[in-house]
Amino acid sequence: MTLPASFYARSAVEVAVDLLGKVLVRKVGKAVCSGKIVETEAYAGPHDLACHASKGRTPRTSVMFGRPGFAYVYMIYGVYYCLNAVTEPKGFPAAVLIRAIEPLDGVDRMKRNRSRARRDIDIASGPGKLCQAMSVDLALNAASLGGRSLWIEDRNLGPSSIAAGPRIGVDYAGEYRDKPWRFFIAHNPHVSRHKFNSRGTIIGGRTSSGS
DNA sequence: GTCGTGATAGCCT
DNA sequence: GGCTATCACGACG
Repeated sequence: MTLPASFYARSAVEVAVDLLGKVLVRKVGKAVCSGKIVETEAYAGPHDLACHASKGRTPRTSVMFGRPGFAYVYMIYGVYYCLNAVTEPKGFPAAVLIRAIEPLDGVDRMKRNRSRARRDIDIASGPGKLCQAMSVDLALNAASLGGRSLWIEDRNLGPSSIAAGPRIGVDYAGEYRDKPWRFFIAHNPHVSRHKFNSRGTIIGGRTSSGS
């Protein structure tokens, strides 16, 4: 049910693709919120100039250098949080940014956490929105993705086709700027509403029985 | 619908 | 001191 650590002990690009369709679950007290992962980005390692770890190991990025299957949470623009899954074996810093989910359980609660969200597709269609909806903050940095308050389940949620495109907001990353390492479920309305959405190309599909 | 901009704080040079 | 893996809002039309 819950994805094992071995699932994450692979390249960030592989994990980013395979996380699409999986279910992110967050438990606060007795309340459970969940959603199908519909958009991810891979940050491939120290050579990837868009990856935070490319600037070396710092207190902030140290989680990425640790074991796979743990959460790397950081604050962005002084306002929002972003949730990542650490990938690759221990010692190789890489991660997958979880950018958007399609809400499944606890929709009312997530909507309350996102008072500005008028429609369901505004609840978690972006990395900052997702963390607001699911009450993810720095307290979850370095937490296991197979833990009691946060985990990712392998569920069969039907067939989908997968698209890839350039990552968002990494214009500074030189030759890595245009790497097509943003992945999303094609035509899913819960993908972040971004002008780059049109720049995706279908790279494959997945059946309901898994990858 | 699209476009431009301000908020805001921790990180790194 | 400059930058940032974002979001919401107001000004358009």
